[in-house]
Amino acid sequence: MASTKTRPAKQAKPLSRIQEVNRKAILDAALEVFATSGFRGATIDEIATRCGMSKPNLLYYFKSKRDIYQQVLEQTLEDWLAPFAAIDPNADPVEELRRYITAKLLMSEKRPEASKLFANEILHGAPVIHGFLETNLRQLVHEKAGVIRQWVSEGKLAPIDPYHLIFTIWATTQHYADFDVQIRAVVGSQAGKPGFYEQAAQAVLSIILNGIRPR
Amino acid sequence: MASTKTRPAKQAKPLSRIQEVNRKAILDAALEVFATSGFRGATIDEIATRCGMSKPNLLYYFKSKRDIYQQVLEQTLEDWLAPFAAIDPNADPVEELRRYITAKLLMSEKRPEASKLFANEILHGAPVIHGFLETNLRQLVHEKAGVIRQWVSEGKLAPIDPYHLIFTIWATTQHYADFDVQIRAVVGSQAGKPGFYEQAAQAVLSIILNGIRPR
DNA sequence: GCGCTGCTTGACCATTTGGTCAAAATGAAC
DNA sequence: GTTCATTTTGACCAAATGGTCAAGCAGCGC
Repeated sequence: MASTKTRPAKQAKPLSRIQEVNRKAILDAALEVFATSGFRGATIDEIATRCGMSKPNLLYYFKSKRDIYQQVLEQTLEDWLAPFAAIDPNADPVEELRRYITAKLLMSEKRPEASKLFANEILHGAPVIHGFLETNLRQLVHEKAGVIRQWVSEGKLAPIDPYHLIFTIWATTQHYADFDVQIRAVVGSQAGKPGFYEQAAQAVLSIILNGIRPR
Repeated sequence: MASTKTRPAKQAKPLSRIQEVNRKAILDAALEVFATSGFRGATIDEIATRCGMSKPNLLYYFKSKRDIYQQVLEQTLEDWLAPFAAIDPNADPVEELRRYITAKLLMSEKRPEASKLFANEILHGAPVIHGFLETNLRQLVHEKAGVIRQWVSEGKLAPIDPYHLIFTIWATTQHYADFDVQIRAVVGSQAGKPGFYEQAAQAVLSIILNGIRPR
């Protein structure tokens, strides 16, 4: 994970109470704004308004717009990848993937901003987290691909390329957050109703799990 | 499809040869720029430079940045949905969906800008094509969902919610265009190699088709 | 060449917006 | 209440950028 604590060449003071509160308020507001407007579309003013502060005050806590953006990304990244990192090689493959897909769909429902934030970042070439993708994420995916490959070789899954399976899961689950506007436009009011995500989960699980069950 | 021809209250002149050439050059350049930078991130200057024109000249052909954007979207939309619209109710379901998925993956490989353009538009709330989504696209999806539902009721596909199947196909195939940077970062140099998309197609087809085959 | 229409652009304007700064307000320690 | 560090902000700056306009240029019919 990118280092939030070890700031180079700057003894980080203990972070006063008010600093902690304000920084968090800013980052929360920034997540919303960056997710809906993208980096270029977002303005410091809007983030400031959103958390009841003045623009110069934001820049008292963060040295630039980019700095805010980067910290929001880094802060969210860990949560976002947690369920993926938690995939357990020793669990039952189909059940474990069911758990993972369900968890991701739940995150798409509950925290679509996080998904949109990353989607936007990557869509525009991942200028900020490119390094992370090439190192940490790459390593993590490599590891989990090994787990899946192992499952396949043990006959617990149908023969499938592990990387593309992972991409397929990411794509389908995040789609419900990133493209929610389109989904809502297409299916209408049902998209907001309580059972909609359960229905989505059922369908996605049905397709993917039956698609990779050993046969 | 949004009307490009029937401009209200303005007799469209025949469009001189040079106009036709220049408009096309602008729209081509604009597609690239909007796809990589998004609407807010794109600048008229960059589009102008990209097609060797001056900024005021662009605004001679299009009345505003927004106008260019809208026309690029509308122009690309038709091509983008063509393979979906072409889904044939009378063909063999599995083969027809194989064809459709393959076609979409090919488009993601050959014209990722188009995919990114839409992804960006929708991610930001579809301000321009929202109306289209709610009418034309909705109608089209409704129609094709009927086809799939029919296939299911005939026992030619496993019981599956047609809407979520469509979303799953869209998500997985477009993912390879929209998130290509991430994919490249994760799998490394292989992503560029010739066989990569064939490999992706094989995996995606394997998962989805086996996931919906009648059982 | 003349004149006309359509194409092109340098110079310019107004707005937005990231970022600075000095001064004011606040709060904590004593 | 005095003092000092921390926090807050109004006013301001500079750069970027969408858009305008009047003047120039090019092609073409005559």
